[in-house]
Amino acid sequence: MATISDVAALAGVSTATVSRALNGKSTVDPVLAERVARAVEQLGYTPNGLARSLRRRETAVLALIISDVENPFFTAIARGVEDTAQAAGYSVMLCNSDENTAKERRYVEVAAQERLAGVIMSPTTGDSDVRPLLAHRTPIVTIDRRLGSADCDAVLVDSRAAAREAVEHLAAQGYRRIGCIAGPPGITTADERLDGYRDGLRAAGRRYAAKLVRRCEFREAGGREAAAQLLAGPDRPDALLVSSSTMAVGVLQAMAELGLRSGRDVGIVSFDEAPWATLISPALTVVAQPAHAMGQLAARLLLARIGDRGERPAATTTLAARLVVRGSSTR
Amino acid sequence: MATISDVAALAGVSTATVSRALNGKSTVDPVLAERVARAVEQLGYTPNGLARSLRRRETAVLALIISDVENPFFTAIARGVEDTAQAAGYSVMLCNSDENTAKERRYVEVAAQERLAGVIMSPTTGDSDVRPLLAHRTPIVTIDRRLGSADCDAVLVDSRAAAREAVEHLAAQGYRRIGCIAGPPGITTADERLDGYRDGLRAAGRRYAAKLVRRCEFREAGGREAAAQLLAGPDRPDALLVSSSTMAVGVLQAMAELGLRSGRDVGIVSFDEAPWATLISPALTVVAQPAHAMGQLAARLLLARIGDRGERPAATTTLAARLVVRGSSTR
DNA sequence: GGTATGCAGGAAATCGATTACCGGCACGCT
DNA sequence: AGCGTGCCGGTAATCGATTTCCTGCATACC
Repeated sequence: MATISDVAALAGVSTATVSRALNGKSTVDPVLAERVARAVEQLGYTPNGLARSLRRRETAVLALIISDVENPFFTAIARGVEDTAQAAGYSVMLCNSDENTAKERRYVEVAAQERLAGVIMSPTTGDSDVRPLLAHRTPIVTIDRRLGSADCDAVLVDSRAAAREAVEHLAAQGYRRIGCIAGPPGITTADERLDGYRDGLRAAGRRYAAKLVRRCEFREAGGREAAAQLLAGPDRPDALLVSSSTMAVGVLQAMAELGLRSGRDVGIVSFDEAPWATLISPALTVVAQPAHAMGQLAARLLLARIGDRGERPAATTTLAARLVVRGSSTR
Repeated sequence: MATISDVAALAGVSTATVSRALNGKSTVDPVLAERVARAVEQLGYTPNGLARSLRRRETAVLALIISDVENPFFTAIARGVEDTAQAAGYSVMLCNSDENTAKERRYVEVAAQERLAGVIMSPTTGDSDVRPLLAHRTPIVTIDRRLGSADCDAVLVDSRAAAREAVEHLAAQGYRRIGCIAGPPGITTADERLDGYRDGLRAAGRRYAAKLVRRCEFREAGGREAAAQLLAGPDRPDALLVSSSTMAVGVLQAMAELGLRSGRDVGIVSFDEAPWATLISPALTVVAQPAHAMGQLAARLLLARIGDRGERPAATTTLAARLVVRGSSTR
């Protein structure tokens, strides 16, 4: 492979001049610049990004650490991040932590080692270990979930209020035994949605009953099992608040197997908008989160931090979710 | 940040010894190794991956260039790639080309500049420009689509045969005017599925009619518009082969608006399995592609190429798709 | 004409690791 | 005892760029 020295030799100038010509930092005699350009062309020279980053002590790559690349909510975030990062000349390394603390930890280490410019993450637990990043003063923005172990910018959704609103809606529709399928303990959104669920019950004058609640992974299989258990029992819930669209798929499958129809038999509200929400019958009522906007915002915040190296205090931005009422939550 | 020299100084040894101790390449006196370990611990030292990669002339990062992170087919691929890459100690840089030649080109350049270990891509066009990668002898594996402009490993699905089978199935079910919603010209899978559609018509003794075919982007909006056009006309198709699940969402929306029921009014077969396929009524007949396995295989092939630097000739692996018949294609 | 000023471009240091090479020491063999 | 062998670890070269520092030349001003 051609190096900058090869280019310099062919153009009959020093490497310093080649570098200056290519980066346009300082003025270079047009004649020399032209010779350099020709040499670059002729050799098919591509600058070595590693050498550049090493010297400059900076890279143009961000990491995005999420827990499930197959979850549309996270891919919408990824899309938002990628869009704004790309527009600013940054690339994105997408890391799938799989809700696994060890994998997450490994990615945090990689991000630190590769001296990535910044990290956007939705932490697996509130106290995920990000010390390697802190040691390098790598900016971090958390998205969707909080991080208790470090003080950094966060882009969140007011899950608690949204869950409460959803439950109040179900109660207003006349559902009496409202259950909840929540995510695993320790994940901040899972806990907050459960809190919101209780808020909603209280506001509607209903009593909280542990047997109407199940906690499981944010996955189809988890939702399916949880719903099967809840709906098979003798005094089954007549409505469910489901914490993600991936779970909702499982819940709806379980209902189909039991011959239960959403809306009429069991009112359903699920977090996350989904493309298929209006294709099923009745259509699915959802708590729509602004995932794409969250990704864009997180990326903008991160880029700002990368830019100003400054000591602005960490800020938390909380966006509102929107309850979209459809047939699955009305009788 | 602590560097290897700091560690060396604190441990009272040379940087060479620190490097050897950390990489275990050659034997180091256990006493010194212990001192090094302690110094590393004390300083919170993280090796600089850039410096290492520069010197070793290799990185442990792969690029995955796909056209739509929000398309479940591609995320399933991404998942497969990530799983096997991660198991082999590699990280994955996910690049969203958005079916945009310029963005794709930019990512190819970044991959070349950053000296990534290898690239897995589903090219936007058959003649996407990958010269920067070839110049560095960076291994490439294409996935889902072929690349005409370079000779490299490919992991494909026999789209043509699958499309043919789908059309024959529709014909066997008694559908008479079978239409097709195909992807944009130039994308190899789009063209192949259209070819397979014609094969199927021929095998079933039907005549090909251009007015039963629409080509559009692999997106919801494209499918919706195409379906609206096809189904609004006077002699509308009574069945459709749809080239992706993202398009299918749009198609089904258009049908709902027109008051058409799938199966009874219009037989539908769509490419790509989807979690919601069985939630709608009637359930959606699909051509299931082994996306996750494709990703795993592509990653394995790429890692093998990275390993043996050798000149094995490029190989194309073609996997079969599976027609999963459900209610949307039976009367 | 002499000195100050500015600017372009080259030589060499630098980023932070890995590794080729070499010196020194211990051990074994004759 | 003398010499060869092997191992351990230090010195310094190296990866390929950027950037500092400095030299030399041209222009300007007194």
